[in-house]
Amino acid sequence: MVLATAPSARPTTADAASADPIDALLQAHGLRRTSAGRTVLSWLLAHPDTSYTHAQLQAALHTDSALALDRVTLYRLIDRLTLAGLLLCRVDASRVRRYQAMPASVHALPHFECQSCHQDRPLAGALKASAIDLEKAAQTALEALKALGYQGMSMDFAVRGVCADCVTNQQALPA
Amino acid sequence: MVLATAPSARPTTADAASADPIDALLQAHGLRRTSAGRTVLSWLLAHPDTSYTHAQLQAALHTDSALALDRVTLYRLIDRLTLAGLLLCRVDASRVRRYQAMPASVHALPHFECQSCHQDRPLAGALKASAIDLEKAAQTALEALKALGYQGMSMDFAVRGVCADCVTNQQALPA
DNA sequence: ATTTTAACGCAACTTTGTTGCACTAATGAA
DNA sequence: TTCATTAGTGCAACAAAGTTGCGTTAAAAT
Repeated sequence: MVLATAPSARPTTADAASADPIDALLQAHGLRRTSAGRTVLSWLLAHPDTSYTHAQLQAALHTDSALALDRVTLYRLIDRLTLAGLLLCRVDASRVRRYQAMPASVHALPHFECQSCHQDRPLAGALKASAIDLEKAAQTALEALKALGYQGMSMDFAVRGVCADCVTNQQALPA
Repeated sequence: MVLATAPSARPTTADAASADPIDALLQAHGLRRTSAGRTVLSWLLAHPDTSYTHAQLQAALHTDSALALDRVTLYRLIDRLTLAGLLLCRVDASRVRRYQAMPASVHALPHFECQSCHQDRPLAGALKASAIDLEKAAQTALEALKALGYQGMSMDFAVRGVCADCVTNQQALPA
């Protein structure tokens, strides 16, 4: 789980930063190469395609990297990384923010959010087919936005409603 | 702005509820026909295709309908209406819930959420075209879900990233 | 080596939403 | 109509997620 961050020689000169890809990323986006920044970014890059709550991230960093970051510091660090386009942030069905390393290839990943139990499940099976068409169509939109100067783009397709389970549990009432 | 809710005779018998469409809706979904419920539902139905924060809704009801609802009561009322499939809820880019009357026709309404300024703008112009394809593709998914017993469905297509304005403001730093 | 300023940590605060409990009023039955 | 039942209301206290201010530490620039 722990990503080795080349703990050997830590260069102080600016140009030598390109030795470590993490440092290079931070520097390229105008961020300082602090141990907190390095650890958070490398940890998220080591766990791609999964998004983490602020609290989850704080706990994971503490366990995996023995990094006990202050709550506020982590909030601000995450903000900086997100603003720089290094992280992707989305708000889940329970209205908490989830962060992940910005994926290289952007895809829509359709999911269903239940308005009752607030579960968030990926659309599977027969729905995958329409998802592919959907993504294809959306790529056009993305290209247009990039041309306008937008950065760090990601797509998200959500279907909201009440899932079958909740419907049956609810409709037991007006019997 | 104020929707007249037929303040004349308020029937106490169950069958007479169908006189008022609002009352009929409430009753059909197993909810009691209280003044709060009537006012909130009719107000939201009178303002379709727009979503309101809890706070906005509370303020609007107070101003327009002279209804001073308790904060908690409104939360619970909204929950009930949403669970019944009468309201649609989505979490906006600033992680606050927004409610609106459940639209009759379900469409995707693509929008862009900026991760920096948290503005949420509809995708317009050339992007409308891809939106149409997108919606077409997604209808298949919706039908499948309905067949599985899902209720009160709505689609949402979001593109996230940093908008052109925020990109330029941000990139002024590492000058 | 020294200065500058981004980044960090602590404490206090705000916003958004929830839980418990007593009370009121809509509903259905007598 | 009257009465019992229970959904719905209101108040108070609580909780989670996030923000602001400010003094301190440590990268980066000089």
